[in-house]
Amino acid sequence: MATIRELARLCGVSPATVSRVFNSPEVVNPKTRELVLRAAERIGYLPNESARTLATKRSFMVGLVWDTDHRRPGWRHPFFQDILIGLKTALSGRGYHLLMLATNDGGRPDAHLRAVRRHNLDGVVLIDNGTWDPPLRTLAESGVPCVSLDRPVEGPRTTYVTSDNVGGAAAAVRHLHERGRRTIATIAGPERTRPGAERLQGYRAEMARRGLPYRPEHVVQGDFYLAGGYAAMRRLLEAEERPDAVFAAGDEMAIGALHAIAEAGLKVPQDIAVVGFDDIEPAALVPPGLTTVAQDTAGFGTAAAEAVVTMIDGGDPPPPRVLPTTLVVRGSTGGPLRGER
Amino acid sequence: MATIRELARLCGVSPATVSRVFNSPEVVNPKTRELVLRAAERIGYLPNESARTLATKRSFMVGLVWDTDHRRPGWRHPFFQDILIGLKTALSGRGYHLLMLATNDGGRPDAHLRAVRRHNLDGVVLIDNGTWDPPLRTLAESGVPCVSLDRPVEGPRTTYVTSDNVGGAAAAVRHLHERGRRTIATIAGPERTRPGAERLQGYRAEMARRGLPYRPEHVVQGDFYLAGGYAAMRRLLEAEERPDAVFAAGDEMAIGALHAIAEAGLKVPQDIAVVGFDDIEPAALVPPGLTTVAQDTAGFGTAAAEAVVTMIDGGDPPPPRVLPTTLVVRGSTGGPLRGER
DNA sequence: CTGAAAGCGCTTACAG
DNA sequence: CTGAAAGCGCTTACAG
Repeated sequence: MATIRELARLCGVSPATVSRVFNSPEVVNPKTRELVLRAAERIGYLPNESARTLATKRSFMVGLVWDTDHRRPGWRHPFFQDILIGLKTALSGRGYHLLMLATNDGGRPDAHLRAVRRHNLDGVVLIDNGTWDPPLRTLAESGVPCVSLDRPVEGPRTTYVTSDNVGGAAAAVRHLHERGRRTIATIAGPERTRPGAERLQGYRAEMARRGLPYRPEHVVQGDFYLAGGYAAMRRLLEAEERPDAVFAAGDEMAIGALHAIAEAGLKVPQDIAVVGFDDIEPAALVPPGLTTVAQDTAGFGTAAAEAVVTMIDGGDPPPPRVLPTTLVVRGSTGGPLRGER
Repeated sequence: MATIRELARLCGVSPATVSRVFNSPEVVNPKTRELVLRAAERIGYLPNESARTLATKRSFMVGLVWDTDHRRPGWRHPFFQDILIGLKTALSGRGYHLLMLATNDGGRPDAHLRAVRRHNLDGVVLIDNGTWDPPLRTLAESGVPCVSLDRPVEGPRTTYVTSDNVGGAAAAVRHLHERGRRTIATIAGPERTRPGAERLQGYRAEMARRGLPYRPEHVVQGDFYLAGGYAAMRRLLEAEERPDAVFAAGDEMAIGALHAIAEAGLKVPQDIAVVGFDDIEPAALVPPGLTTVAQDTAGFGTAAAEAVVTMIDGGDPPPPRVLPTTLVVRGSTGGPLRGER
């Protein structure tokens, strides 16, 4: 591994000049610059990032805090993989790498912050893990640039990106209503989760807007999982007035509902139309195809990268970013009409 | 941010001693050690990893090469997320962080290796992306500890971990045969992919072992995706002798087959039993539940971490690790019998 | 068991 | 436009 000193000697210049060739090329004589660049290529010179970080206090690395601890080993964000692709791509386009933070610093309340400091991380992206424990809070309040996904954060240099849950839920209700459904029930997510609360809010708002009556017996709580959706649907089927449509605040719950409906000998969409939320992979694979509200998964990563880099570059925290959702119409509401997606 | 020098002065010892407290504690006087540790905690001293890496040439970081380039933005390993969890957990248990490598170093053939050198990465994990391009080859041949997932590698300090595809496919055939099926077709994956070839091999071996005739018309090529499975199943349904069972080398293909079967007015499992491979999320969600061969997803990550750390520690490359698979019986083959999983 | 010293490979005012 | 020098914060033979 050649060093800057060897490269400098080879070119008959000082290490300082070589350094400038890589860091502020515009300041060095074009001829010298070319000379150095060519020699660097020839001997395979590569700047040592540790030395650079030590000297500059910048690592060009962004930390990713994605909590999968012992208590919740199976926890998964519905489209973690897409977010990660978007994040990685956008970040590397801006010259940053992504460091996955291990979260086992003895369970200390400042675990994440310690990792950030040790490695001189320039910023951090947090993927919502449903809780908001001290390590996250400590990090957010530390002044390290910090962008959170799917949940608000408070701190001097923080912001977040989320989906338009309210609008997405409203679009689901609108779609059902436009397809002629009049008794639209909902299987809600847990109210303490932000998406759960917001999607319920969107449902209620749109129902009201369209003059559809709000019936408490048509609002059932689920847990975002299959079994919860199934159980909730069974309760809906026992309601005094059977709904002719259901908006489930998550695809797994929607698929659970599909099972309950089939079990009751009813047909989707003829007897009951169903709309989910998230557009997870199974949505397209489950018969008759689940109409659902898709989030802009890659956009999450890109938006997060943009926001964190803005703050790293000294900019003010950008306002929270709310990404638009898209209704994907499939068989569970009768399939796309001409011209529809 | 306190430095080792300040901490040393505070304790009335030399920086060398403080360094030893953190790096070879057994060599320093217990009293001094305690003193330093306590003071470190009090002033919040954190060793600077860049400085440490610069001095030692070890970063305690492992690179993750997971290619999602422009040509294949949507490419996904079936259980990327599980692998990542296992990898991260196992690695951080051993004191390593995971650096996601950006792969845009101008498309150079040594792109990955350059990143490894710049960052002094101690080792690398490669997730198979279906191709084996120069950047991967260059890396594997460089002498950097390197473990690959789901595909063999050649290089001085390399090894790989994979699933028992042959055994898993054989188990699928055995299961179908034991459930009374006699005409067992297969929807194979592309032969050029390793899992594709191995699963086909397992199918043929087990068919032969059980004295079941090999019929070319019952071996149809798929592409691991839904549409391919659907098309393949349609061809199987037109075969002279209609199969009473199908082993699909991937779950998406199996689900595609389910659709084709339903469309033909046939019942699963009554008319045709179906087994898939991978146990992706939809397998459990698609009616009537897809029997499938599950891989040890978390084990992948753990095994990879073990292997790479072994090599980092100077050990010889461990032999390739072949992880056992598990048959998960669901409705598409009649569901579990008593005592079965 | 401990310290002084040199070194890891870069960057960046400062001076010219 | 360029160089000499100091400094970033650690580690590690070497000597005691």
